[in-house]
Amino acid sequence: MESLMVSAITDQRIYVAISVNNLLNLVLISLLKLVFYCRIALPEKGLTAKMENKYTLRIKTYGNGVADDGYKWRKYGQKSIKNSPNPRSYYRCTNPRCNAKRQVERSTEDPDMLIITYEGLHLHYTYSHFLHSQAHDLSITKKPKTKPVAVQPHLFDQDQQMQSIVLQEPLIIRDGQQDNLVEVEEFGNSAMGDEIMQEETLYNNNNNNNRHCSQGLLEDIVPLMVRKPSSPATSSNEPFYPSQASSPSYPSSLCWTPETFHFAESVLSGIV
DNA sequence: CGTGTTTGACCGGCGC
DNA sequence: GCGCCGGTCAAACACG
Repeated sequence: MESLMVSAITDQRIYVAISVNNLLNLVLISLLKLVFYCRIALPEKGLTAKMENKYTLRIKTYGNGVADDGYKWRKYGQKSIKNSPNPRSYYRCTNPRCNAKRQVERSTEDPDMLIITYEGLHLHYTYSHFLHSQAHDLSITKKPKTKPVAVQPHLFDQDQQMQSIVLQEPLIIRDGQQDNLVEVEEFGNSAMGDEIMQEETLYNNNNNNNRHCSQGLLEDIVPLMVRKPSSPATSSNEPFYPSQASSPSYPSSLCWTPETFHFAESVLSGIV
C-alpha cells in the first residue's frame, strides 16, 4: 500500500473541477484566489450530463501515495487502462450509507500527478470532521478502534449545491451548465509531513495565541485535502485523524487570519 | 478475527 | 452479434 510522503511536497498543486456559473461560485473563486493565489483556467466546453456528480482532482505529489481527503475509502478493484501504463484503482466509501466512489490514476504525462475522480455524494461528514467534534480530549492521538458513526449532515433544504458544500464534497458547486477547471497552486506551503503528534504539538503551541487562525469561510466549502494539503495524508485506508478538538482551531498552512478574512471580505464586497 | 487489498472473472455499454 | 473496454464482484490473501 502506498503512503504519501507529504514531507517531500514543497509545491503542491491542486486542480479542482468545479462549476462556475453563478455568483456564489465567483465568490468562491475569489476566495481561492486570495487564499491560494490560485490561477483559474476556463474549462473546455462539452462536459456532458454524464459528468453529473462527477469531478476530478489533479494533485501534484512527490513520492508515492494517494492524498487523503478526510474520507475513508475501500479499494474494490484495479484495472489497467488502455493506452495508459498506469493502472486505475477503484475506491468506495466505507460508510455503508454512502455511495461515493473515487478512481485514482497516475497521470501519464506527469508521474507525480494523481488524477482522482470522485463520483457521488457523501452522506456524512468527513471522518476528520467527525473526530473533530468528538475529540474533546486533546490527548487523543490514536485512531479510534470503533468505526466512526455517520453523522447526519446539515442539509440545506432547497439547494443541492449547498448540500455539496455542507457535506464537504470535493470542491464543487454545481449549476449544471458549465464547468470550470480551477487550478489551485499553493506557494511556499509549509508544515509538510506532520505526524499526528507533531500536529498536536503544533496545536498545543498555537492553541492559545492562534485561535483566531480559523479557516473561517473556507472551512465549510473547501474539502479537507484542499483546505489542508499539508495534512499528514496517509494511505487511502488510513485517513487523517487530526487530534484537534475542533476544526476551526487547528493549525493549518492555509491559516485564515482575521486580516486575510477582512481583506477577502472587502474584496468580496467589491465583487458583490 | 476483523478489516482492507489483490486479482482474475464477470458484466454491461458501446462501436463496428 | 461480436469484440473491446471500463467498471464491479468476490474469493483468496495479507496484516495488525
